[in-house]
Amino acid sequence: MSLDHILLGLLREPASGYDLKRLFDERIAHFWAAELSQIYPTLKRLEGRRWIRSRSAASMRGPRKRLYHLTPEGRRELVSWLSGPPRYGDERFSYLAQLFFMGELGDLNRTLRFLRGLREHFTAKLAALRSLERMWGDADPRYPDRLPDEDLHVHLALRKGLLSLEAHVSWCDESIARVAARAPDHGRGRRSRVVRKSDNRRLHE
Amino acid sequence: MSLDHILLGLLREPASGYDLKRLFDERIAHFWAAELSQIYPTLKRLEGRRWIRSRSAASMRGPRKRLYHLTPEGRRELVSWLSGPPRYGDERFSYLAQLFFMGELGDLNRTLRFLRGLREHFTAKLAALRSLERMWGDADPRYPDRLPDEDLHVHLALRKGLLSLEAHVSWCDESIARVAARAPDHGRGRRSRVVRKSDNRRLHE
DNA sequence: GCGTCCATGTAAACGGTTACATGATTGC
DNA sequence: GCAATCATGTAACCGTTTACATGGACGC
Repeated sequence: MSLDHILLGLLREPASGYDLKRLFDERIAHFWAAELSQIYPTLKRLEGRRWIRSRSAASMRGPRKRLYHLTPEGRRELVSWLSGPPRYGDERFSYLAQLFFMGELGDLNRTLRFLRGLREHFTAKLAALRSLERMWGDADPRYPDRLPDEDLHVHLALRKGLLSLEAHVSWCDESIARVAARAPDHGRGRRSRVVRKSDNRRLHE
Repeated sequence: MSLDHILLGLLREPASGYDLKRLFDERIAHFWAAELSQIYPTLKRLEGRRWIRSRSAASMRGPRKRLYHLTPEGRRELVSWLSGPPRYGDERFSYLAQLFFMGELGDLNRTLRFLRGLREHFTAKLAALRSLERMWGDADPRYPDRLPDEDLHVHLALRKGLLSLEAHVSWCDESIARVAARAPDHGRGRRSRVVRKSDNRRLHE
């Protein structure tokens, strides 16, 4: 149950459910996501286990909030999770499943559009991550080589996101080139279309 | 619902639930996984929707099996899924969450062991994918440049797995080097030993 | 006064995992 | 005869998503 432990990790500094959601979106989005509707009940469960405790507190803006903070038991639980072996969940990529079967359509131009869509998506995520890195770098003159050990770990996790996304984009480029070389109109514009014999091979009806 | 559509895609050739499980493990494992206990009820549901139909058939080895095959409606559904936009599910990586908070432990040697564990895991998966690629290449003299368009798509999906895993391993190497440079014993065994840079550079197993 | 953000939740459904159960056939 | 593999399922649970619901505080 990673969400539990991520919340414990984040709660080294007291925070409300709403705060935690913001932390997820700002700092953690590249390897985990959580909705408020999941965060709130989870916090209650963690409090039931005595891993966190809460108190009411004023907000700077808006109504009062419920501030959660870690207990010693919670800290012990966090450490035990961190000390354990790496947890791999099996990765599922719907878009690869689509690509895998896309030969069915018998339309390379469609594949090309699909791949360009992927590339756009990945470059956008990459840009977001890079700007996150830049913000961090600007705020801390020690970034990245002289960061304290603790922040080094955060940096490594971020690097994983960057390298992964760069690889995603490279793969898109490689794939687009490969498909474009075969596509009748080299994947450009909708004009200059040559009739191929493979036109018969389509599956739809 | 990707599993539904993956099953439709695989059922271009008639197959039983058990057959489909083997296909998942053999050809699809790098972007999707499914258990038999999920496959069987899903097949029933798909049959309820008239996207597939089944008949009983003899097996080469073992008891009789229930062979499923695609209906025209199922084929239409498959095509509509393939024609739609790429489906991104948000990716979650527990091991990155662990790394992110691992500064808590204040023990770089532990981080180092963790990263080496990751590297081992990824190289093993990479080796498996490479052997899958090799098997494919050996079986088809057209591989990879003169593959028919349909198989090209399968190849592209496989390439994504390869490039991704290579990036994962590179990231591990980079991270290990960075942490080892700070760790009290250079991250080598119990005796302190100097790290040569050539130690990191092997990616190929 | 109205919209936006702050803040906290509940309920139903969904997709997937784990554990359990059963039995046929084949090869040794 | 026994183990391994082939084959098909059910039940309980878990983590997550989607939709719904409510209301306070602040800025314009």
